[in-house]
Amino acid sequence: MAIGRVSEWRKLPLSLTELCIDTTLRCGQSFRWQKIENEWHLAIHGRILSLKQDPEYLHYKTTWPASTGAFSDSPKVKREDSAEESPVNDDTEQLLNHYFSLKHDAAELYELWSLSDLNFRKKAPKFTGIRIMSQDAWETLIGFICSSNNNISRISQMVHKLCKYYGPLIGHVGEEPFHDFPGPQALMGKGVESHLRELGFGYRAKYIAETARLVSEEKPRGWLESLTNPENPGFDAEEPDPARGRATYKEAHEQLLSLSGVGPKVADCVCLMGLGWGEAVPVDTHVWQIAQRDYKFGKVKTKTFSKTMYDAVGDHFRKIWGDQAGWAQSVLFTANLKSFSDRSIAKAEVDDVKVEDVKVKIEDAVSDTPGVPMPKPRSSRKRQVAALETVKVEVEEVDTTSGTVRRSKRRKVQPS
DNA sequence: GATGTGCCTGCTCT
DNA sequence: AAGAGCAGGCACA
Repeated sequence: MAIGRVSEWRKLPLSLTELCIDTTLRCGQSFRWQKIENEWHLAIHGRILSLKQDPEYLHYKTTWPASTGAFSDSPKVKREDSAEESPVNDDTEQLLNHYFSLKHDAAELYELWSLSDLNFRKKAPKFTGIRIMSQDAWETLIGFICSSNNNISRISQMVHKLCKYYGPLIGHVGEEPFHDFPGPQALMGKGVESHLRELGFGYRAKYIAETARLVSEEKPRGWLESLTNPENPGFDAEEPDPARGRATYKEAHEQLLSLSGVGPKVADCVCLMGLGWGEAVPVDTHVWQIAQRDYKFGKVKTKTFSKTMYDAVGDHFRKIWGDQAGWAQSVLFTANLKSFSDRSIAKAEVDDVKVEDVKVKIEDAVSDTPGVPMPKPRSSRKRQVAALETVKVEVEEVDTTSGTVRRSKRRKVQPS
């Protein structure tokens, strides 16, 4: 295999508070980044982008493919025919600026959210440097169709299979091949659904094939991209078509629901991470837990997680966090992830206040919510996390009057 | 309109 | 050791 051109390592001054790639690349936004020997790699926009970080700089390197052929899904790769391309033509720095939305000051926003929300103020300090990544809309769409009833590790495996079997090969890192994400056309074929089932996609196989067909054949050309936030255009965006008008967040959300396998949560993931709508707040089971536990949702009226509640939770977060609410949500989401719970525990040890005091309250409040899977603390480790999570409860004054609410026994969902 | 249930798979915990 | 429970939901009745 021929080796493509590799740039030198270059660097951007960027503190770990502004961006922490070890957190951001693992927190369930993108499923394709691979860490190899302390460097992160991703095939994107027809190149392999490599990242590493120290406290002062983000270091980046680009590996271009050896040949210009076979870029069905990346027609915009900028390459000269000459053997050497001057680094001047390399747009990787712009790509990074766009991908991590570096025009925003994370510290400033965290401060803002902390001022308006005590719970955020309590949680966020251990989770600085998280940013929303601006990813390709199509990739985000398919990635999050895969995410239903699923976990990050398995979603990543599935997305890698999509790239391996249907995406263009960009190059290698060591022995590891890197494929870009396949376009809609590539996933539309006749045998795709059954092949994906064989590969372990389950019922999502149908959603992917169907959505690929819809986007590629039913929708007008450029439809998905037209839903992009005009104030936040994509990296390689064409000039917006003035005849089409400027989409709003609500319109984009609604349009996405017409696809197969796309409900409100997936639509919001695509809005937030693929279409640049910072106010989109994807409410999944974790965020619903957070909303109940820390923001007093579902305690009085509706206990089940209906569409109405979905909208109410999003609206509430938009109210307290503003036009980048999805970003703030992502910080709390990450703080709530099991895979990052070690940091929460460290935090609990630091913040040792009255944990025993409130512990009973929170477990009481959390234990009784039908309709949404509510994992009970199973290990002492988990229990520690639960205890930690009570800390901010005293700040938010969780509603402990739930005794007045009828306590039906939680019905277990029994698959026949 | 709201609510309940089935769905693929792989892993953990009992 | 086998089997229930669960994991970043959606479609359909």
